[in-house]
Order: sequence, then C-alpha cells, then structure tokens
Amino acid sequence: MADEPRLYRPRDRAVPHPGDRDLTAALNPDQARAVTFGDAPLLVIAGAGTGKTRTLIHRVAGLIERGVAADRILLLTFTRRAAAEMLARAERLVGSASARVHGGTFHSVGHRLLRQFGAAAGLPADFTIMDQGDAQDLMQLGRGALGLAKSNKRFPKTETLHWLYSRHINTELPLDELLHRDTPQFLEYQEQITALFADYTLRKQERNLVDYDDLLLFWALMLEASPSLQARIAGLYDHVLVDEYQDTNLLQARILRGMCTAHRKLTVVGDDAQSIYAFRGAHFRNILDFPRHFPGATMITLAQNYRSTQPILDLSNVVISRAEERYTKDLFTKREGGERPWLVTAKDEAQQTRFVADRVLQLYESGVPLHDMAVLFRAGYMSADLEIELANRKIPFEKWGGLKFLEAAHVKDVLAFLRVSENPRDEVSWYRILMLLPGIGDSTARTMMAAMQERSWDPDAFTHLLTPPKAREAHRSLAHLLRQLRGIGAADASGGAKVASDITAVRALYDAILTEKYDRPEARLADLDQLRTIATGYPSRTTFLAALALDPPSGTQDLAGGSESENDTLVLSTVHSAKGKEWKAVFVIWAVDGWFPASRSIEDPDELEEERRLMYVALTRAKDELAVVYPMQVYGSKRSADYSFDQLSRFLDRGVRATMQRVVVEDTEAAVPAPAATAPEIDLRALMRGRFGGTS
DNA sequence: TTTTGAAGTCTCTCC
DNA sequence: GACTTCAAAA
Repeated sequence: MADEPRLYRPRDRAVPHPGDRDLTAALNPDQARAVTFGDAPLLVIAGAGTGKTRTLIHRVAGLIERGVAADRILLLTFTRRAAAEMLARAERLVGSASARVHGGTFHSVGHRLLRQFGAAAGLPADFTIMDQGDAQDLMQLGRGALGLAKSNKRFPKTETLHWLYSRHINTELPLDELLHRDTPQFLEYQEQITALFADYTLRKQERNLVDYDDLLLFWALMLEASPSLQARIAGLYDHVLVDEYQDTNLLQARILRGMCTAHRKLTVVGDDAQSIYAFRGAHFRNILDFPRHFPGATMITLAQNYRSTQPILDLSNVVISRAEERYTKDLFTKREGGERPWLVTAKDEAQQTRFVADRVLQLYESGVPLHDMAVLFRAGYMSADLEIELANRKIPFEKWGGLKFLEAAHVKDVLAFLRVSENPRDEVSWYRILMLLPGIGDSTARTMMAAMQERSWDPDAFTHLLTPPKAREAHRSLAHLLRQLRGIGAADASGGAKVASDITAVRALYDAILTEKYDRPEARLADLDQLRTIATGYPSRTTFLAALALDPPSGTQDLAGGSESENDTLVLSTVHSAKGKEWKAVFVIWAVDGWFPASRSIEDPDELEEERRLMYVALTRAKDELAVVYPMQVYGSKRSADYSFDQLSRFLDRGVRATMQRVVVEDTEAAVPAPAATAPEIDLRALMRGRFGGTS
C-alpha cells in the first residue's frame, strides 16, 4: 500500500465512456493504426495537438479489451502532471479497470521499484530521497571535507559541480568529455572533481541517501547487473508505454531496454519539435534513434492537428520552420476560420499586466470560463506582477511550476527534523537543523556531525555531544524533541495523525526560531499549518517524506483538496509545466529578447534552438485565441552592454509577424497623472527629515 | 576561531 | 526576494 505510486488518485465515480465499444471510431486512420498495432516496438511521432495522448490512452484501453491485465501495463511519463492527467483520462475511457494500470514519472516508478527490490540489490529499504537542493547541500559538505571549499576562487561552484555530476549520470558522457564541451575552464580541476564525485557517492551510501539520479541509475543497474532481478522487475509488466519520448535521455533508454528485452512490447510517442528538457540530459535525437535501439520498430506519424485554428498553426509553423534541425512535418487542421494571433505591444510591464487582466475579464464575460484560459511565461518569477493584479481584481488563478512550496527554507527546515528521526544518518538534514541553533555555525556543525559519525550515527549520540556554552540550552531542547519524535514516530500504525503531531512537536521548538528570523513570519507560519494538513493525508512518515520529494503538492491550491476542478480558475504556468495541455485562449507574456529566449541561452546555438522549441510549445497550446505580449520598456533591466532587453523576441521575426496582427494597448489608465513637472507646493521629504532624530 | 549581521549580486525550465 | 560574500563582533 505504502509503496504504491501516488500519482493516480481515483475519484469516486468512474463513468465508462459511452463509445468504448469501438475504440477506433473517434480516431483518424493513423491514430487507429497506432491504437490497434500489435505487440512489436512502436514509435509514434506526433506533432502538437495531434491527439498524441488520446492515441496513447486508446491504446491502453485497447490492450485491456484484448485481455491484457491492467496492472501489467506500465505507463511512463515525464512530469507528474502528465502522469496524473493521463491516468485520469484512461479511467474515463475504460472505466475503473484502468485504475490498476501502473503509471507515473520515471522517477516515481523507479522509486517504487527500489523500495520493493532494493534490498535484493543491497540498498536498505529505509533510504531517504534527496531533492536537488539537498543533493547540492550534500555535495557542499563533501567539498568542505575534502578541503575544496575555500582558497580557490576558480574552482567550480557547488551548483555547477552538481550539474556536471547529474549530467554525467544522465547522458553517460565521461567527465572529461563533459568538461571539454561545456566547461573547459574547469578542465584543470578534473582530478579534484572526480575525487569529489567519488566522495559524494560514498557519502550518499554511508548516509543512506538517494538522489533523483539514483532513482533512475539504480533501476537501470538492477536490470543490467542481475539476470534474476531483471526477470523479476521486467516480469512485472507485459506492456510499456512512454509519453513525451523526446524528453528521455540515454539512461532512460537503457531502462526501457532492460524492461522490454524479453517481450519487446514497447510503445513510445513524442515530437522532436517539442523537446525542451535538454538541460536534464535529454536529446531529441533519442527519439530518432529509437529504431536503432529497438530494431524492427514501426513508425507512425500524426500530423493532423485537432486543437488549434489554422491562423494559430500558421504562426507556429513559421516559428518552428526557423529551427536548424527538424524532422516532423508542418501541422494542418480542418478547423475553419479563426482570428490571426495578436502581437500586443505594451508600454511596460504594468501595461502588459493590465492588458492581460482586462482581456481575461473580457473573454470571461463573453462566455469563456477562466479554466479555459492560460497565461504562459518563460520562468516562474515572471508572473509576480500579474499575480498581484489578479489578486487585487479578485480573479481566481492557480500557478503551475516555478518556485515550489517545499523549496521554501522554512518548510525544508521542519522536514529536516522529521528526516533525522526517520534516518539518523541524514547528514544534510542534520546540518540544516544544527545551523538553526544559536551559537552553532558551520564549523561546530561539522564537528558535531563528525562526532555522530564516530558513533555510527547512533540515535542517542546527539544527546551526549558537547556543545559550546552558548548553544547548551538549544542543544538540550533539541535532544528532547528528537527523543520525542522517535517515540512518536515509532508507532507508525496510526498513520497521518502521527505525522501531523510530529510536525506540531517540531513547531514547539521551531516557531520561535522562525519568528526570530523573519520580520513578517505570518505567511511562513501559515505554510507550516498547510504542511501539517498535507501530512494528515499520508499513512506514515516514510510515505510522507518520499512523496514530498517526488510528488510535491504545489502549495495553496492543492490544499483545497478535491474541489480544485470545480473552481473556475485561470492558469498561470511556465511553458515547461504547460506542455501537453491546451486552452481556448492563451497569453504568452514577456516575449522580450533576453527573457524569452532567456539571456543565458542566447550564446549557445543548441540552447537557443531549445528556446525556439519552447516558444513553439507555448504557441501551440492555444485552441482559438492567442496573444503574444511584449513590454517595450523593462524597468530595472540588466545593464548589459551586449544585449538590449527591450527588443521583441528574436523568434518573432518579420516573416512570423506577417502571420499575426498588431495590437497596441490603449492606455486606459492614462487618468493616472504623470509625476508633476511643476514645482511642489510642499516638500514632504523635508517635513519627514529629522523625524527620528537622525540627520542623514 | 567562529558566528552573525549587513551589503551586494543575481535571478530558468523538472524529477 | 533569496543566496553569497565580506567584515565586524563575540
């Protein structure tokens, strides 16, 4: 139970689709061919909006109708959202039988398999999962231990080191090649970097910690290193289906090979024009290499778009036609009519925000529900101004992607307490907790952890540690808390209530620290209330902690519980998080060179190409209405000599603009007077000066 | 020597 | 607005 993936959340009522008797009735010939295709490797190249997911789901349904047991089908996706959506749609199509289809992201399925089979591979069953931040923290600790932390300014930053490590695991490129290609300036440190990676690997093992990359790597290794393990793991499934295959990397291809060598019943779908995860080691050529990895594979191409109007496709096709390398064809639709997409010129961010809010309301009044509209942007923080405006105007919205609830420092702090009680060897969490205590800094924390390691991380070791006088009292109350947590946590049987009371116990100590640290702690304290509420939904502390790393609730909205679908809310999303989704009306904001494409991608041709595909993904989300907005003036923009950041995105060149219509925002807010040019009647500043006795 | 406060520097995407 | 770096204080 506890080990089941959490991605599938069955709703109470599963209504079978009325037309599920003939699964191919609603499909075009190409789609139907993919659905009814037999048991050999199958590659479906499917452009945006061509019914890719629909085809995949129908294929699952078809397999079930052919008598394949639902729980012997594995459906792999790339993002959590895609996994949840796919399984929900499968259920709608074939009814509750699909409830037993196994599915999730590669990482979550890898996690489940590791809990199940890890013991046979020498991995303790109670390992803790580290998120990216934790992994970096751990590497930082190793860096200190190896004496690489200081003294050398030119040594790569921990962030870069972790990136290199992850890249090495996911792309299977040797370190020296990676260094040569991506960061030649660090070549001279290759020896130290290798030593650091070795230390990191050992450190993880000794602390019983597993990072995201391990979830994939260990899965692959279990399949490859032991024929009997492979038989047991691969033997769990008769059919494997993979969505968004263009976003897989070599490690994942290896996993699929291991899972499918026996039966070769593998279906993958994807679109090379929508490959946007190169930063995670994916390469769109992977999808084209599929026939080589799985000889005898059949390829089916879907090019008819069912989503967008022709004018929207015209624009998207021109944008992607500028790509250096491209394999999929132009999309076409039989949908008639539709307005040309808008290219909206705004004076500045404020006007861009006003335009979006006004237009959203306008569409809403004309009958488009809020949930049929989305605002897309390159990076999470770019919607800040809009969020404030929407809140002011009381337009309900939910935000996808961007900074996550669980990445907030205070949430991680509280979780760290739970994690050390769960896994006393969790060095990352120990460090975090110790640094919170007054009188303890980096060096004392390291000394204390070394002492605990001396005692083999005995849970009682902490109580007997010596601390500086200043930290005495804090040490005592922390020791007390940890004993208490172990006591509470021991009775795992009573489930979520226990996790919640753990959190309450932690807060008895932590709230004071938090209040001390921040001027306005209210919002953060509220976050912790949320965390407690979320915790009640999990059967045990172990499941709770693992789920948080792999399937984190995105924050406020998820908390509302099952009612989220009933609320009519506007979606704000990063383009990455929007992939695979569609809306009647889509706004793409910040179409400014340096923002989209991001300035750091401009110099590297490959990265620029990925940005282009990202823009393509953004544009192809729209069904009926599409508006691309760009503010001409960017306040507080970077003072870079190389680029000016108030130019229209380079992806919207002349030819592209010819498929759009220009819209200039009428400045309705012109009533707001510009700063007075006349001499002030009074001088407020002068009146305020000296108010606090100071003279500055 | 270690901690802590303050000024200064950027800001991605996801599991 | 969060994290890093630097200098002063304990």
